[in-house]
Amino acid sequence: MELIRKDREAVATALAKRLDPAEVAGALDEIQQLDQQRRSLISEIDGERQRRKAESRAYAEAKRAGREPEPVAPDAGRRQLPELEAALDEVQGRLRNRMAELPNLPADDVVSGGKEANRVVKTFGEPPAIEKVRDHVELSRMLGLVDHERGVKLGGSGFWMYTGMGARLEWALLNYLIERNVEAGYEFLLPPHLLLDTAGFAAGQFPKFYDDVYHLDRQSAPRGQFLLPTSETAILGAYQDEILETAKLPLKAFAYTPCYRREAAGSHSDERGTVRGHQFNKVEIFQFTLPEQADAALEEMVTHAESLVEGLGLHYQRSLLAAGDSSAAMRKTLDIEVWMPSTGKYKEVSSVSWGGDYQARRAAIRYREPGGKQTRFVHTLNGSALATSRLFPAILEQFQQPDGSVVVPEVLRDRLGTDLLSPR
RNA sequence: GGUGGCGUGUCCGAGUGGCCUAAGGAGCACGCCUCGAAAGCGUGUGAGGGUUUACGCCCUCCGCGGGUUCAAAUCCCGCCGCCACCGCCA
Repeated sequence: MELIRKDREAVATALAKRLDPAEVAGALDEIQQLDQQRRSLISEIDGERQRRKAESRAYAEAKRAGREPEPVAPDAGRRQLPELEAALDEVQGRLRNRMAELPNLPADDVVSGGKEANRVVKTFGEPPAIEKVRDHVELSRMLGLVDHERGVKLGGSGFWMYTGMGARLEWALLNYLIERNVEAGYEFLLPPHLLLDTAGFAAGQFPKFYDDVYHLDRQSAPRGQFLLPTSETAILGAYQDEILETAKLPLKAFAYTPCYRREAAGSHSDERGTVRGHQFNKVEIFQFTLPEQADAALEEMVTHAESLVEGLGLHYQRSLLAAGDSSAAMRKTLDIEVWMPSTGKYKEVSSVSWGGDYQARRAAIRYREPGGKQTRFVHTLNGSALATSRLFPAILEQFQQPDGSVVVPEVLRDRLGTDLLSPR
């Protein structure tokens, strides 16, 4: 808000990377007008309250002195107070809603435009040479790793069940990721999977993505709870309304949870198998930092996430997302995309973002200015490290052999007890 | 889920309608004292918001939300949380 008051131009320009300029101007006008109203109402209310307190005190003193106090007559100003307060509530509510609808400001080096404007900024490894490419769905079937039929039988379309060595591969991947994140200095959290709506709002996922997550009905959850779409929501929500100790920043945490999403069930050829579903496993890293630490933290997180992919020996690329293709809550997003031989495309296994103070404002997560007593909002950064439902098919496809067997990445061999998955 | 007790500042803890503009203590910070430290003494010590060039002034917050009253930490109602016991349960 202060930013809009002080430098409306900059806000408008940055937002125009995401929204239509006319729309931005309209929204900002309305916000500034509401802000004006809010402040004048507050002044009025404060003045009235002050008067009222003085009257009460005079009454008390008179009584103490033994005099019969003059009754305080309800006058016009006094009667107005409840009305003013109601008006203020109304204005503040509207202001909050308008503000909540604004997306975050894209960073300076983020360009406008959609997916087509994304830029590949780094590549690791080479696409493996494979003579006759089998896709991961076929490989999974041959190796008995994923049972889609029974998954659907259990959960409906959009669900699968890992079986046998597939379950062990998935679990081995998760353990590999967990260990590496711990080594990188992140604290391991296992949060609830069911969160209150307030947590969804703080993360900036509500109100916009309200319909993309699973909500419990009011009968069983009167307070409003939903299944988390990513553990980012939980990590952020965990620190809601807190003032973090400045000395402990950057605060690094990670969590493993399944992610539950009501994705439009696309049966595109490049989203088959475990690539897109209503439930998938993801390990999420998160940092709360001082504003000046955020740049370095973003780079550290991307590099760390990449090292996880490299550790598995997978070929990938890093992309800087354009404003239109990145989440509205984020200022800058870098994707790590892994090579899928069957489609000849790269598929996101990690999305690392800098949120600025957008989420921290909503969640009221602050730190104390060193030396000063002023509190300021922290910056938040989050990133997948990593999504196993995407790694899994990439491993199968990139490491497949002519006979349909799959070479197990070295770091997983001990965990799986084998260096080769063979057709049964 | 049931019954009972409890929820006050960074922490402990007093406060049952009006000098509560929240006692007292601990912790922390700064200062004095000291060769240095401890002890002692003094001062300060939360959040959000409004207003102001600034010093400052003002408003709100005693788990949360309503109500009663000229006046609420204090009385009433609802909710949430914690503790204990009971029930149920991996």
